[in-house]
Amino acid sequence: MSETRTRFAPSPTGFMHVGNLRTALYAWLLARSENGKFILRIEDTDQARYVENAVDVIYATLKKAGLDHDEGPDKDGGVGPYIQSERKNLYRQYAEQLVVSGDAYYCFCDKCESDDSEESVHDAADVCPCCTMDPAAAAEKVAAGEPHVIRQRIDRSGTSTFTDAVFGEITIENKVLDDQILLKRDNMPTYNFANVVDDHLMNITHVVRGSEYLSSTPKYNLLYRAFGWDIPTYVHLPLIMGRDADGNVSKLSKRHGSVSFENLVSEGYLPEAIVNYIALLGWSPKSDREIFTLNELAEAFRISGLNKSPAVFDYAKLRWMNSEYIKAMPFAEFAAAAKPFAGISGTFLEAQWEKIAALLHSRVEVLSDCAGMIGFLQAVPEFDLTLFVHKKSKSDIENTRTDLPLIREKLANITEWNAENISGALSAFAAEHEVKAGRPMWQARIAVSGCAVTPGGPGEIMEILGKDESLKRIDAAIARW
RNA sequence: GUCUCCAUCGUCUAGAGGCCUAGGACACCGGGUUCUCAUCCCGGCAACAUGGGUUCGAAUCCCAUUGGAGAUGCCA
Repeated sequence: MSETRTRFAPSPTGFMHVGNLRTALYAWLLARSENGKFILRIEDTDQARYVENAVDVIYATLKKAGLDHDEGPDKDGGVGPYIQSERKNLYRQYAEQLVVSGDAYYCFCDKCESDDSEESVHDAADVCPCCTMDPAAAAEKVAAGEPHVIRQRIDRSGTSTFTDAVFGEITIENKVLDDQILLKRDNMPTYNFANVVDDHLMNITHVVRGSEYLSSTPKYNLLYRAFGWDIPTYVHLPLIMGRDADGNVSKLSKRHGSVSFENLVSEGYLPEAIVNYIALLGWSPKSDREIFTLNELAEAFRISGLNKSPAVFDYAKLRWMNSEYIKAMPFAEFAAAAKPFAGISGTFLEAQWEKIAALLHSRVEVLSDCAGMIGFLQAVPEFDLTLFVHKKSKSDIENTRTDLPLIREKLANITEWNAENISGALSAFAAEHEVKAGRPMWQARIAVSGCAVTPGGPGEIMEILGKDESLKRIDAAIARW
């Protein structure tokens, strides 16, 4: 029984799509759940899409997500290099081996000849004319330096069947297969070819990838067979979808919202919450449990829990899960994580951050909510006097006009300015005037905040604002009558 | 167009012939607690796409239809 080896093979495009991250996660979980190895391989065969520092983004993302790899460009396991562009010569060598065996051929056609309709592609007549070229003549052209690609020669008769660990047995007719390009004009391999070669050379036992590769899998198998290699276990994953404006769904992409790990994190989603959420998109622990640490996921992970149908990415549920993680954070940790999102650095509020954070902790779902919730602390927004009207606490514009100066008086007499005493003063006012405590509470809170909804009540808010500022705000409100 | 795959509440899902008057979670709607809001607690709404089979019995098996998605790149 050989050791389970899975790999994550991202392209360095500069950002990590959550669908991609989920693929990495499942590959990692599979390896960890079976005490195997998780390998990182960089697929940079498309030179046109090369992005500076993109590999760093990959490292950073995996690290933040907690997906540690056992082998990779920075961790040699003996089957490297782990960056495809550094393996360039290897692919040529293997491709030429297939040319010799007759399983591939040189093609000298111009790039992109059939740009017309989509229908001719699988026509039997659509085979490349180069496939019948005399091998010796073709080799001569290659030797002469003529631009060319190497194509896989596919026998279009019969059917191909393979088994996927998630989708089961799949059979297709070979006539729908095309002579795909293995080696590009620039001497780089295509994804389709490099994958087969590398997965074999790196002893990958389980190929975990999105189901968009399901229909090209037979072509990979033909390649494995031509080389005489064992076919790995395929684990195709259901796609992650986004909701389109027209109500339909399609592969999750930028138009659906933030889809990269970095964006989500910068918006205030916690890496742990993102990982937890995407783990449940297409996989189920078969129980009612939803909150898992990474290690708990690895423990619970089974291929049999993988789903076949596409899953729609639901930002609302991610939000909820993020809020669960935030609430579960130790307070000090939350305060530290939320501070950059509060927008108070350099203001008088910075010194009050601990108190502010305490109010925010149970109310923030995504860290970026912070700034909006406490904006009123910096400056009272323009507000209409009708805000003083509140049925439940029996507050209205008229009684506020008479109450506010008296409330101010009461507050001004407080010697030790803290939430408890402020609330106490307001309650005392209510008792003296035989009204519900809610009335002065509402009146005072609106006067100092200008907001119908605030995190925390008048006592907490005024404590943070300080006595001077609080009284100043009440004076400003009084002046409006 | 062709090929492949998929199909349980709006969303993520449990369910692998009787345990299902279909369970959980998010969202939504009520109620309670609370100095507004949030937290917390309680409750509610809401689904087996359709039609045929198979079977004593089907959400679960088979077929068809419909719907959706993916593939069909010298992208990955």
